[in-house]
Amino acid sequence: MRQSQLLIPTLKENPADAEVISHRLMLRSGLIRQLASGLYTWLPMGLKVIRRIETIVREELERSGVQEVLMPVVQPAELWEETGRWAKMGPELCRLKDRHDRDFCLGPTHEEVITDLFRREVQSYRSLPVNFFQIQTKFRDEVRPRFGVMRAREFTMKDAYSFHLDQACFDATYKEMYDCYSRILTRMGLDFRAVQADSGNIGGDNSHEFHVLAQSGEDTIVFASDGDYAANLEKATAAPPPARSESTEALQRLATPGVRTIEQLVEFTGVEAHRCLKTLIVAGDNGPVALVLRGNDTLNDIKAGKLEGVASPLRMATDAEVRSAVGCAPGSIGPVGLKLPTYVDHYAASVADFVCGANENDVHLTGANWQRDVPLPDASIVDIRTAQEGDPAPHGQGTLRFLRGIEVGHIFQLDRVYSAPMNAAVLDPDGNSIVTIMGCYGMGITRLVAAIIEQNHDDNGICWPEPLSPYDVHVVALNYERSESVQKAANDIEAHLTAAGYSVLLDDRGERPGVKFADADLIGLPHRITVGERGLKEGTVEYRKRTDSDNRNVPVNGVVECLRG
RNA sequence: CGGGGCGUAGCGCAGUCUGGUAGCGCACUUGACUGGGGGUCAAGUGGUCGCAGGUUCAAAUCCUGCCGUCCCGACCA
Repeated sequence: MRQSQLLIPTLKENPADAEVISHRLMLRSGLIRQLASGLYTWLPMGLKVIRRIETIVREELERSGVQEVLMPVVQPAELWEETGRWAKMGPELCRLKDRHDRDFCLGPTHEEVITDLFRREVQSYRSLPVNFFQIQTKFRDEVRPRFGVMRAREFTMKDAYSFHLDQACFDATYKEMYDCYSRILTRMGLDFRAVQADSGNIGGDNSHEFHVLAQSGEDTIVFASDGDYAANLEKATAAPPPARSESTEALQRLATPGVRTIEQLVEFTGVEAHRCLKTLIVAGDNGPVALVLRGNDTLNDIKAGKLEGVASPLRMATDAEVRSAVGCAPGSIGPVGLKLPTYVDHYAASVADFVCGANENDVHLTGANWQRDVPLPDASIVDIRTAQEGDPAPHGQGTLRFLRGIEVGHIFQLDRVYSAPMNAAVLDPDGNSIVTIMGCYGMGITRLVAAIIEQNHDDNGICWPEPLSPYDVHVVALNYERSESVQKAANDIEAHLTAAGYSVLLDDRGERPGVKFADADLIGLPHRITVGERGLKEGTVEYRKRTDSDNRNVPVNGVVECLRG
């Protein structure tokens, strides 16, 4: 392809609106242009990358026995009403009406549509298991689109859905998909981690996210220093704390005027934060609920939101609610004598002789102890703290370490959440109607483009991994327009490379060499062949890998061999 | 949705405080020179100053409202 004929609008300067490196480079190298917040046009080079990603994804999914379909973007409200999501989904579900005033939405996901397809077309256990995928546009009216295509409102997703008669069958497919995702990301040359994840409001223990490691990642992922434990921070848990030691202090009241925060309490009492317990009041299904944590811990609201009786999503009680429920202001609350349903974090439960609020303004208790001063039923001990770096890892696997990651894939068990209300059932061998178990497997195609760039760039631009590059080879012809020898040599090389199966971008523009080199680095094709009169006199051209810093002279007719070697 | 920025030529910005001819760099067009890491000179093209209303002899500039967009906190591929 002639570069002079391609729309590759490179930018010399960083666009003011782009913050993260991948977003900047995608704009600067002419991969995308923004249309509106969270909406992007993919230019020729960007689309090439998407196509190559899709090819890898397709090949591996088909290898895993998943069959491709394509469902509509626009979906009728009736299906969403069947599962209750028409009412449950907030404004992120973009709703619209057709000319007959019927309700539709832009699909943010396709569980309803695929389940509807399945129940209409599949009736026998003999057809199971079955797994469908599509690569298709999704629309989610995100609260805050950001970082370019990393979190866009309209984006391309590969989503797959499987149907099973029983759990064992599902487990096998889940494992297959886990391996499939690992193969896909490995083929792309990405440094990634599969981590245990929170499964959102779906439930079920089977849930893994696939994260591409990058500083700009929106998620914190936690892994064990000496083992294979890895989880999203939302889900991560530390090893249980050591058993509580014996109480040694007597319970005492302590006037603490003006002390509201743990920091102030530590300052005032001289007791370390991990022995000062904080009590948070959150909204519950039947009135407020108290949550007790160590002073040096922070609440994990995902974990807390799942507790029985606690409102989900989690909401902190207002000052007024706290006053009427506890009788004092936030800052002086404590578990002793508290007349509210109470959950105690397992680390807080392991503390003896602790300091806490006395449920009376400006008063705290010291030397407080579980069981002696306040009951601690086993059922109230839960894990609601956010794991900290350095915590002991579960199963004795060393300590917990943190990394940042970009979530590019998520696989999980849907169980019968959709199949039951929509009655996606088949007949088993005995003629019984069995509601199927479903699995769901997502991968963000357009987000992958950004993630790949986050991991493959340098100060000068993108460094495309070979399997994903928009073109394989960049032939940079210097003085192409005016030098017949350069023109002929460049054209010949392009022809030879093409015949050998390489895709070629030939820079035939009338730009000066400096401009061409700068653009070549920015665009970042993995291989660059520089054709100039200087070398041609010696019968050579120059080869340079994008990630190398030096050129290598190769004979004009030895370019294909050079790339193969 | 709460907090904070920003909207002036395709891109990056100055001008706004203190109202008075709409500017700079890059890009783009033409010509000349140049020709291996974003070159030089010359001449050009391109702007309802986000939108609407108001104040004023006069508004990019002051006032009001709205819109767009980005960043920081609750959702998700």
